[in-house]
Amino acid sequence: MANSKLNPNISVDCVIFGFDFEEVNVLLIDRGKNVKTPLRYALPGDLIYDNENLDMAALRVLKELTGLQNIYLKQFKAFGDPDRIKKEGDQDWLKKVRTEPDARVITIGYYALVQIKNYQPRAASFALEASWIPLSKVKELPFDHNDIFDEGLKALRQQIALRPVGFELLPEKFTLGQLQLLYEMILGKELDKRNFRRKITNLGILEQLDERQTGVAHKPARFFRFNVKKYEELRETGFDNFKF
Amino acid sequence: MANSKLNPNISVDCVIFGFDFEEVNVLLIDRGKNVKTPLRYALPGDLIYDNENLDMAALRVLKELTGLQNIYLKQFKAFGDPDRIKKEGDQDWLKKVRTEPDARVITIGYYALVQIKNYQPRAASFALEASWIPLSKVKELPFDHNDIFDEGLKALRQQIALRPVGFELLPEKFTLGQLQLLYEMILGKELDKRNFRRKITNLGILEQLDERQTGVAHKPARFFRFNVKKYEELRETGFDNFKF
DNA sequence: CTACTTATTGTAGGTTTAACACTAACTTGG
DNA sequence: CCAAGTTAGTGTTAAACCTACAATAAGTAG
Repeated sequence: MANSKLNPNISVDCVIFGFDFEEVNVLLIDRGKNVKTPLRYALPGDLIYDNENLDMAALRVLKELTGLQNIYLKQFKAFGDPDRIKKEGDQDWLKKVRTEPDARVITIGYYALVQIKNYQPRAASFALEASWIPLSKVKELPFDHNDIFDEGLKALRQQIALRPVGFELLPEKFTLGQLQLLYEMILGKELDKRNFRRKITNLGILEQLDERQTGVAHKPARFFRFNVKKYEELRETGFDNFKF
Repeated sequence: MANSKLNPNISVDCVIFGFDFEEVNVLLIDRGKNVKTPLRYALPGDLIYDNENLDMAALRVLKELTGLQNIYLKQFKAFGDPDRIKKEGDQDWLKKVRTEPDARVITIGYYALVQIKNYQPRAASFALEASWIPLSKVKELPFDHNDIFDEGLKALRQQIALRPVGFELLPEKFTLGQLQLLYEMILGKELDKRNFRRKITNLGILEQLDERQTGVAHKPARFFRFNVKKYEELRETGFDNFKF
């Protein structure tokens, strides 16, 4: 980022959710073996540049870590505890990577949704690797990343009741079963199949295709795709309620 | 704030809504006559100290400007356009009040609700006065304060559908008509009286008192008060929907 | 060809919603 | 004192929506 410098006081952190038809995962970066074990993995995030806005910074960090662009990325909360980066282990690490390791840092949390299969890991500056961790297996994280993760998940669950979510997490053609599974994974509970189908189709954002699944050991399901125009409309305006 | 300094890069801005049974107002500070006219009034906000968290900073700024404490104060969004403080008039002003007027500043937006009658203006460092401006009369504001104001109002309107709002805006005893008026002012539209009463009483946060209005030129209304315990419960958990 | 798996569809009962109008009780002003 | 004006207070109906629930269809695997 030419002609600009990192602002030592402001960062963004991304809670990137990925779906693989098995589980919902969150993307954590591996900061290397010399960071002591439980705190080796962290949410991807970094300081912002002085000439980029917050959304751009989040997109940049995400791009640096995942190569992904043009995805659903939403600011959900700012975190500003003065002690959020003061734990001993965290300080050790900051001394290695930051020019001003003691500076007060507030961070802006963003969440994003991506398809795991489209994701190609690419090592960023201080990340040796990025890995998908199932939501249920997320353990202790450095800084206040557990807070940020919890709040990001909460925000996602709230959003899903107000706006359509899923475009980014599903392939272009998908079945209603897959869409329902996604909702169940995000919400962490089972949904009634008939009620789910009625509600989701009534939104008018799905287009039924003539095509069907092949090679599955059961009745093949129809494929659907999102009507991008209506999907984006609803994303703007939201709907009253899509509660289960 | 002893042992600490202002962080030149991080501020909070408060969108404080006040109700007086006539209109919903927003609290703006007057920065004085030598700030050119349309941009003389601004949202109350200031840089944070390095040893306070964001919520504390917002409370402090609010207290400095209004004397109010323990009120419903909610973070709603971070604003981080790199040019948000770069307009010419804004720069002139910053040069007077900031030690680092050119520093990149992001701001965290909070909104709050207060009763106008409880508010005693008290001049803060750079505010000569604070005044209540009806929502409909808010004109051009400095920096990105119009954005912040719009987003704050949007956040309030969204919240009102999910959580009980009004405790802070109404006297201890109030009538259902007053409560409805408040909702109408915030939502900017008229509501059906019978439907409103049914829904709001079904929430179980209201207690009917034996007392009635006196001295009004019409059938005197019963007074109600909030059941503080249930009110706080619902504020935590929210309700599914309270939509009109 | 049997067992297994997931897809697909409708209904009935309860709840919530929106729309809608009249009488009650007070003050004010003539 | 009474007429006009004002807000308080109340119930019903039809439509929409929600929940709970089960049987048949169409493929693969063995």
